[in-house]
Amino acid sequence: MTQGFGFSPQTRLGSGRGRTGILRTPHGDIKTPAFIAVGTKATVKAVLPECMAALGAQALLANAYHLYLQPGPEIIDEAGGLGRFMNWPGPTFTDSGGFQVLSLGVGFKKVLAMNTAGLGDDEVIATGKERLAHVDDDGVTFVSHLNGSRHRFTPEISVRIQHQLGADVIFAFDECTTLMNSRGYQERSLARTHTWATRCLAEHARQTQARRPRPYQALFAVVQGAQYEDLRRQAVRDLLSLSVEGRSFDGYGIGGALEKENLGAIVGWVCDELPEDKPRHLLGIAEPDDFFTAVENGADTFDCVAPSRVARNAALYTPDGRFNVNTAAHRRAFEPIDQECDCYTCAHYTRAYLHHLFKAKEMLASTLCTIHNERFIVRLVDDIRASIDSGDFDAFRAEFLGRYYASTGVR
RNA sequence: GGCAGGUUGCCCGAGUGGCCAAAGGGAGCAGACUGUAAAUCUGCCGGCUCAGCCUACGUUGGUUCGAACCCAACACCUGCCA
Repeated sequence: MTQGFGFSPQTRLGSGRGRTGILRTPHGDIKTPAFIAVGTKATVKAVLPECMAALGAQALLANAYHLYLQPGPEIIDEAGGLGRFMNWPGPTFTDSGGFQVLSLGVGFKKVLAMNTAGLGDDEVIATGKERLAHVDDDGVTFVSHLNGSRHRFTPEISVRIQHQLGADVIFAFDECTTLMNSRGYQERSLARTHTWATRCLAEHARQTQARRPRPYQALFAVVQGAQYEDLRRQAVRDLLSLSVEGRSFDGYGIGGALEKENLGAIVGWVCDELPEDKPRHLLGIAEPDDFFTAVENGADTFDCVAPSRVARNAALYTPDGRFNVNTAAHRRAFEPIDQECDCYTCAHYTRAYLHHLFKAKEMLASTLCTIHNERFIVRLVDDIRASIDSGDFDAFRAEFLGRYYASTGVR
């Protein structure tokens, strides 16, 4: 363990890779498996940090690219770090901006999951005309989506920014590819991501040294390799072989192109190769069935924009599936979103009211619905953790998923 | 009372002889969203026995092979002048 950071596996799930654990950070412990709520620009959109704490969120994840553009990392540094700046006393994570290489680049408004059969060994299939990001071996050039100004991210710059932001867990700068990329491109990209990981580790060591005695920030590498088992496994081995001044990565992120059907296999390959005592964060995943699959295969933490984004668009989770409250069926539904839910919204408001708020375009709709969805997802992962401890994981999964996917949504 | 302009589908609003069941918005209805360029995006949106037909652009009548579009009268509405 390093200066307030560490991971201790607790209960093992059967004889497989899954487990519960405790992730220690300078700003508090995280019981895993855990859902890390996303607050890209240093705020979970529409919700107060106090509410996030009240609904059980253990940690928040923000984004280096977005905060670099606005307000700028030096301001957050001066403010005393991300947590202080946004009034979140608990653990924080920042993503490196690697995902933006994709989302602002070739992946903009594109479906990440696509059939790659028949594709040649060329670079990219997507024809993103007005890409805002261009990758080369040294880094990425961005055009700001805010004002069109040009910026450059390299592994060193991303790590430096993330040190200024001061999150407890930071991620190595990686290239997030899509399933539209050919195998050849995936290989070249992986080599690049690996080189970048090396540079991130070195810069991390420099920053950690230079910024003493600040609280230790943990650096997680990101495992890429798309849907290819050999690439995924090799990626992990390569990352495990890296060390700078005797230090290696504090944890590992699993990212990139994932088809839902491959999720379990991919997480499994990666976790197979990883040591037990390092935490594994699965990036950007939050559908109920995905949690079970990923946890079973060894993932410890998750982050995802889905609960909040979807809530702002009127989609709500219930034990009986997801539905949209803005549909006419809820105009007179004077009942909570979910009778069984213990969230603030369900305790005080009806579907009819939320329906009205959406129709009236009132921003409280976003707030109340985000509270519910975040609570639902946080609790689901909490329940999964509890089921591992009690030995009821399989039963809980069968019960939960059976009910969740039984109906098509509206009940 | 005079002069001028206007009346289009639930609402606003383009269209000025055939390519018009009629652009665009909005509303309505439904759907999507997985490391947030997302309070965003997509589809539907007159009716029917639906590759066709019917009903529709203030009302009535006319011109024309053919009219939301041209002409006449009428009815409302809006500006300006008295």
